[in-house]
Amino acid sequence: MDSPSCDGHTLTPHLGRRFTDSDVSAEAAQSVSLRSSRMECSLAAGLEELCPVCGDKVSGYHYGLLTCESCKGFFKRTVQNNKKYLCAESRVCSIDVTQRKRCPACRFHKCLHVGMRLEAVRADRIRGGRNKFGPMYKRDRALKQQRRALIQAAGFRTDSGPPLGSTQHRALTFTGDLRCAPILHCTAQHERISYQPPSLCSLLPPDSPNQAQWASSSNWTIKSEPAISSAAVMPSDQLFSLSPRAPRTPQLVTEFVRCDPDELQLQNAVAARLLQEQHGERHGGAGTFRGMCLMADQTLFSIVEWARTSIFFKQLKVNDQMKLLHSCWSDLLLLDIISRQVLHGKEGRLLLVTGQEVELCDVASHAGVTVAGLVQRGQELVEKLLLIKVDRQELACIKFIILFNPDVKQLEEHHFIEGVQEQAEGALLEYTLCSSSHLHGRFAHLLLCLSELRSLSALAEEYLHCRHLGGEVPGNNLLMEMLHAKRSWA
DNA sequence: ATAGCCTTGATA
DNA sequence: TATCAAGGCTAT
Repeated sequence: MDSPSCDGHTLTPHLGRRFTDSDVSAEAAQSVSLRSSRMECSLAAGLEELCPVCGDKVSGYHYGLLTCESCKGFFKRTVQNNKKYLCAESRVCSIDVTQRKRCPACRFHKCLHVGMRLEAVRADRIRGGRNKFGPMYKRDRALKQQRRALIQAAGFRTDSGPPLGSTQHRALTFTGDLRCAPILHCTAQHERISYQPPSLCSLLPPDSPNQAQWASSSNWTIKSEPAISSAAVMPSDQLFSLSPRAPRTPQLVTEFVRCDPDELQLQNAVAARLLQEQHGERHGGAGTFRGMCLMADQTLFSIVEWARTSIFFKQLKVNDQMKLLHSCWSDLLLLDIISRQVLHGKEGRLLLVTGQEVELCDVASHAGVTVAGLVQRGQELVEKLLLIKVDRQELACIKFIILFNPDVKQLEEHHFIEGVQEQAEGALLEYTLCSSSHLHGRFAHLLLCLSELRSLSALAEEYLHCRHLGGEVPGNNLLMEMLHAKRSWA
């Protein structure tokens, strides 16, 4: 694997920047009266599942995963009859329970994207029996069961626990190990700033002798060998923070939040760096496509830096670190933008990583049909998250769930990575059950939003690749490395 | 064409 | 033998 641009770790010592996100596409915060029907659907408990395609009630495992009856039927009809659909819009239609009939093309695309399996539809149409996915379904059930047991073992009740929404806008606490280091490594030559973009490989530190050590400040133990269902196990007395300010917040959630960079410092760093990058260049302003690419590139640096200094990730070998980042960069990039709108954004405006604000109507009017569609769906996602009042704790968990993806191929430390993801999911589930007794199914709603986020980021990536083929994306940067890396081993 | 309900049959 | 994910049927 490995990026072809991996040429050593020479730039590693310089990388002390700490900030996060921004992006290429867009979305915005706009408080709109969302359909309340979905929120009202009485899910019996936080563990109830929603169809990852449309959000309807799940009826069982169908073609590889838990879906509703209608998407099961739709997928079957489409595959059996070899149907070809065409999207009348720009192939980025939003699919939910009320709109799923409107665009079969995008619905089928989403079916595939969330993981429905073509090969589970039988060519011979023979009924009954089981297929090869049986063991997979069983393992999935066992995992869900184990998470339930984990929560019960922690002795927590679903009908208790104060809401934590009040902490939503509290400033992040800085931690000592996030160094504030030189932002730029530019060499001025003949009035022009020449910046040598480091490759991802060089951003990540070389494997260090002590990397096998666990995070020094914590007691987390993720077993790297597969225990029962390879789940990571944490003693139940460590599950919740004892802090009086955040009662019954799982300690791991607190740890995840602590890894997040500070928004203000991030703004300053990215803005300063963009200024340097754009020096001497024309057509690089924030309003241009090229400007957006530069901003996305800078955000990627911050994401790499966040990952590099984060709990669990810093313990991985560089090869696995690179594989994980190559796999999920666009999800993290989009989540960064979405999070910014949800936590800090204003209605009708797009808040950039630099702190600048753009009118959403301006974005829509200047964009092509594809970008406008992406922006629209991004907005809808922001609205959904605002409606359920997602908070920083939950977003921090989601970042780790995205990063520690055990489905990435050829991971050396697969079991460890799987264990971390399970821990992160478990922590999020516990947190949602503790903090939102008023809203059943919050966890499932968050996972549904994650599914939508992944779907959107895949579309944005496709779009970016098209623009790249047209020679419109500035090259020789981290953004391009990511774009190529994923495609080279996908 | 959709989606809720029905029938089937290999596997645990 | 019970389970449950396949495919089938049919009112809308």
